[in-house]
Amino acid sequence: MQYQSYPDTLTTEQELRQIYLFSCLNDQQLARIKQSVRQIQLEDGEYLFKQGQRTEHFFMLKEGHIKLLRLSLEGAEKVFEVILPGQTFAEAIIFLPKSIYPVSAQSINSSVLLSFENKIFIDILKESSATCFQLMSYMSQRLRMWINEIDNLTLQNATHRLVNYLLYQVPGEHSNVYEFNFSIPKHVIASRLSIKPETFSRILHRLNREGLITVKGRTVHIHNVDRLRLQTVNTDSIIE
Amino acid sequence: MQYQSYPDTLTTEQELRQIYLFSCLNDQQLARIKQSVRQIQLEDGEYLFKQGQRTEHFFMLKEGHIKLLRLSLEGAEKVFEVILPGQTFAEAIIFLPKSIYPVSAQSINSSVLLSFENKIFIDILKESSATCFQLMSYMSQRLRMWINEIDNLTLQNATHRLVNYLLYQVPGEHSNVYEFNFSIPKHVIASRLSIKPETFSRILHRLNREGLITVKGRTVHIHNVDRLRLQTVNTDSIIE
DNA sequence: ACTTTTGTTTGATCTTAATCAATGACGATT
DNA sequence: AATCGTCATTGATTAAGATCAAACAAAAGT
Repeated sequence: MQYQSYPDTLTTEQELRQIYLFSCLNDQQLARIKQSVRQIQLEDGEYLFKQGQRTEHFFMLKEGHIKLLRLSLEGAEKVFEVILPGQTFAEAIIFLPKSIYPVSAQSINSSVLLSFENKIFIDILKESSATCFQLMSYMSQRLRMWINEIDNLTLQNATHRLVNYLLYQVPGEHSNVYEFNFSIPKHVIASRLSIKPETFSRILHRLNREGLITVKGRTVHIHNVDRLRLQTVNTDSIIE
Repeated sequence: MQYQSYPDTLTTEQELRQIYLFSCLNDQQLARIKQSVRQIQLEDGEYLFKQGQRTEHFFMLKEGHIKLLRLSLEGAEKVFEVILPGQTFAEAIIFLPKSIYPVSAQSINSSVLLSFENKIFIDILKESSATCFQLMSYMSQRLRMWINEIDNLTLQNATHRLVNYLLYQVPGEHSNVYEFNFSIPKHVIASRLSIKPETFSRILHRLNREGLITVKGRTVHIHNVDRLRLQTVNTDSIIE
């Protein structure tokens, strides 16, 4: 893990301002954040933190990918989430005094992050009701996300989860063909979806055979987004 | 669903003060809450709200049990959580404007609840940084809870989940024998643990055969808590 | 270019828990 | 006490996905 002091340029301010959680801060508050910022470089496979460690920082990913995971006693790995560039993470679990990270964070490829001190951010939260509300609404969304996640795991089967994942990659406007690349290895996506790599591969194969998609390496070509959508359920917003 | 106006007695204030989220409010703020409180009576099986409905209230359960659930398209029911007396619920999802309940809430047995208006509580949150922090720390805990839930679903098997549930019923100090009653039907617990009733029954039977527990009706007798603990993993606080 | 490592696919087999079906137990109602 | 409905248990069978094993492909190191 390579720490770098953070260059004091105009771009700095702009970069911090773009972060959702900091968008309501005044100049003085932002200056305090800025002063505690450190930039971190991670190699492929390197850990940022491990489950059970004290939480003293939260992070914003600038480049690369971070997977949040847990290991079972038998050594099985479950990926809970894959962080993409632009996202902040580990900021929602800082409220229990002496709290610990509930998951480990490991770099996929090499990554660049900014790290922020919890203590300083909490002090600012005490002054900024607007920022409290931003954080609360963010936490709200995440609570909802986990509920959908459990829905997927318990009421949906492996194919549904995988199709859901594929559809999640498609921007809203497309309804016909769409092509994208997996930005991370397939076995990581598989673990994220709680599917074994072998099963993951077989499901893709079957969707191919059914004429819904074509997969070549990391490239996925969806022949008809709407038809693929028929394979799943919109898990949110069901009345009755 | 039977609405009742809320009696204006001294007990009222005390009852509201005991609610964790209201413990930091001043008299004037509590009075505003009090004015919007309604008491609700639910029959066995009656719904308090359904998934997809607009969230305008949150609740505190006084008596009975409430299950939070989702239905799959095929009609399968998944219980996400069982609310016990004293708990507040549906308060963490009110921050998205025009937000909707992510689950349905149905009464087990008959229940008595207090309902509070989101709008009024949000106004108070804007004034009370302390209450914001209470809510945020509450949401933090719940986020962690869902992560543990997914750990249980993906890294643990049905027996582990059931043993975890049994151990969760045991207050900390006991390490030898302990006896308790299931307060809700077994099939609800089964769904809560994502296990079919048949499998649930078979696992209890097996634990019995292994000399770990004795089950008679709703009564569970654990012969040796520590020995039962060996069957599982403490999912939280694992470093390395 | 060749070797090694890592990741992916394919086939055969196994395991866990679900499903299907029937019976039994219990509580509530009459 | 008899009946009904709900809930729980038990047995037989099935199915989804995991595991094991091997081949294959692609990337990385030498």
